[in-house]
Amino acid sequence: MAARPTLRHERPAGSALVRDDAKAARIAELLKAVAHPLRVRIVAILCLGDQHVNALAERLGVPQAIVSQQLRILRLHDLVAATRRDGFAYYRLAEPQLRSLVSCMEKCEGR
Amino acid sequence: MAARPTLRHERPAGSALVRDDAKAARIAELLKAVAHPLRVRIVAILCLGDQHVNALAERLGVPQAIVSQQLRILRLHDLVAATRRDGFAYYRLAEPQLRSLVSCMEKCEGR
DNA sequence: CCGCGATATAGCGACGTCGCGATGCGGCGT
DNA sequence: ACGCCGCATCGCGACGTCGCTATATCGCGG
Repeated sequence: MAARPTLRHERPAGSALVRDDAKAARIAELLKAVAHPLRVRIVAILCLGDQHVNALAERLGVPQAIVSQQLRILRLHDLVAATRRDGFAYYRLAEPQLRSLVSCMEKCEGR
Repeated sequence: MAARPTLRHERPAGSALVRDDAKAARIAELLKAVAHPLRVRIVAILCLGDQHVNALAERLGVPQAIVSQQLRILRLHDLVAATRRDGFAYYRLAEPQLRSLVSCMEKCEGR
């Protein structure tokens, strides 16, 4: 039963989110954690591969402390995780759902 | 052509969000506007069809004032719009991208 | 042992959203 | 004319995040 390849129609089926308020809460938390311009970009970058803090800060053009703070928020929600190596803190995505979300956002075209 | 069924691979292609901070900001705003358990559910419901305030309040099991306030927030971000008819205020989705977001969230399985 | 690069955190004031209760307001039926 | 219904808004205190600066931590080479 696995693979029904996502029928074009895709009955909204509707109500997973409607009835299950627990799921809605989880989703909302996920969204809230990413809902910040910097965090969106950070997640998008990490989507392409691990990076250490300074690299992120430089690439984003913002001071290191800011990046670190946003990373903390992402960390608190278990969306990213850090690994120390060579004196650098390499961050990586820890929540697979983020990838689908990002790819959804990438497409979602900006008018 | 329509249907390239979303190749499993789906190169994130990457950098639309990474370089374009304006787009990141727009996305972030969109996410922030929905990032609340109640608003997630409201949007999910409206995705299935228009509804008036009381119907939403009852279906969600929360007082009307709360629903109205959340609707106001969604309205301020132009995510929903209201139409008065028969003395009721029927709300509908005003931002097409919400549909993709919702269907993304619906699938996005809850662990 | 000391300094330095790489990160993390504390403190600040400002702001927006949260839930809630109460109140404002417009339209319709009697 | 009046009151009720459907909806919106206000005011409250509480809380979290915002950007920013300054400081704390940690590991390593000299």
